[in-house]
Amino acid sequence: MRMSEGVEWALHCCVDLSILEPTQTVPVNRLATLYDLPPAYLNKQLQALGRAGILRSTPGPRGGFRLARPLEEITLLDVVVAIEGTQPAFRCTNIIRRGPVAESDAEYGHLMPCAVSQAMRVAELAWRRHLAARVVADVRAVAELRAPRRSTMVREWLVGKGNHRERKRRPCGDRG
Amino acid sequence: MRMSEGVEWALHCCVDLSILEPTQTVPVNRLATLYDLPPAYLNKQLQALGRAGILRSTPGPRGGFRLARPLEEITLLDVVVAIEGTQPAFRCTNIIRRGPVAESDAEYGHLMPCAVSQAMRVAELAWRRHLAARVVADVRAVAELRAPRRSTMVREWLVGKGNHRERKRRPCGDRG
DNA sequence: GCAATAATACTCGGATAGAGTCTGTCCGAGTGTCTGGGG
DNA sequence: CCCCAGACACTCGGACAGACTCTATCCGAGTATTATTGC
Repeated sequence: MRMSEGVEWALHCCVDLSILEPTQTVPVNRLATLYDLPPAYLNKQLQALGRAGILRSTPGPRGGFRLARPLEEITLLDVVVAIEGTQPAFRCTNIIRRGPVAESDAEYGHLMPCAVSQAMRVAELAWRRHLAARVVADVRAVAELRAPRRSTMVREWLVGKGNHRERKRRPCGDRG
Repeated sequence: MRMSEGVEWALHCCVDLSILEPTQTVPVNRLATLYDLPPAYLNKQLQALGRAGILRSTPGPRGGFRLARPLEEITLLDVVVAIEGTQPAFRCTNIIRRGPVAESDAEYGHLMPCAVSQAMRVAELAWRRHLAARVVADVRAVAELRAPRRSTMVREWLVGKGNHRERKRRPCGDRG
């Protein structure tokens, strides 16, 4: 059982986007460079976050991704569900309903899960409950306690490296 | 993220083996028939349980699998770990240590997990804690409350259908 | 009738293919920006 | 100088291959049973 790598990527990206102004967008290429990730694949993950209403994207030049709502309103579960989907890890295939001593529907209804399924689901629910109780802002707070200077460095790197075009903007006095 | 189907199979098989006498063995073929499962693949799963010390196997005729210890001493986590392995679902790939603003080792040591990894691991630990708090005997208790007659039916089916050979044993009076 | 022996059939156990999902990549649709020309 | 039109470059978005894990299967090693043979 392995969680998609995209969850880690998505969480870090959300934290970094929260450092900037709420209206500022960052193209996926910049985020990919920040973490040395394959840009197209990271784009795929951020698309999923967009579909889930966590990020909002704008096409065209000066476009990119930005948070759709404050970091305090994004739970870890929101991100996990956006990347992994809603299906639970443990999926009962109802083997108890098969074979020579199959549980008949008369004993109890179709929709009632078996004891095994119920126990596994309770444990998984505890996991999801923990994920839902933590917002990404908490993660950012811990991260800033760890490395206070990182926020500034990331912000400056994200906005500083030519987010507004410098292509044709020659240095002052170079205009001839 | 998807948990192996073998976990469901293994849990049901443990419950069923606990119905019989502790010394009685059941071949995998019988258990596979009981749930209409591929026998060789179920065998693979039960092998994993054997390696984990949950089941004990005996080869040869009259052989098969039996519980290695009472059902009260087998936690759900034991079974999950036996099938799925010990690695966590969320695996930090340390992307924060990469790229232009990578966290330097000087900030904090190599072994210290990042805030994202820590948060995810705490949630997963809660899940494992719940799994470790429930033993398979609890699951069996719930199952028997649900379908009280099933235990008897399963026991009779497991031991009754020629567990001792009837191949050459003709009916009484047929010998002459 | 009894014991020893060889054959037998049954069991697990690990090594070997196939399917599905996760990972990674590519190109196209859409949009804001920049350049050039005209009024 | 200001306005407009066209071309451009940049962005996301979904469609397309490759890698890895899960699923499923097969055959071999080992053992208790069973039939046979000799005493």
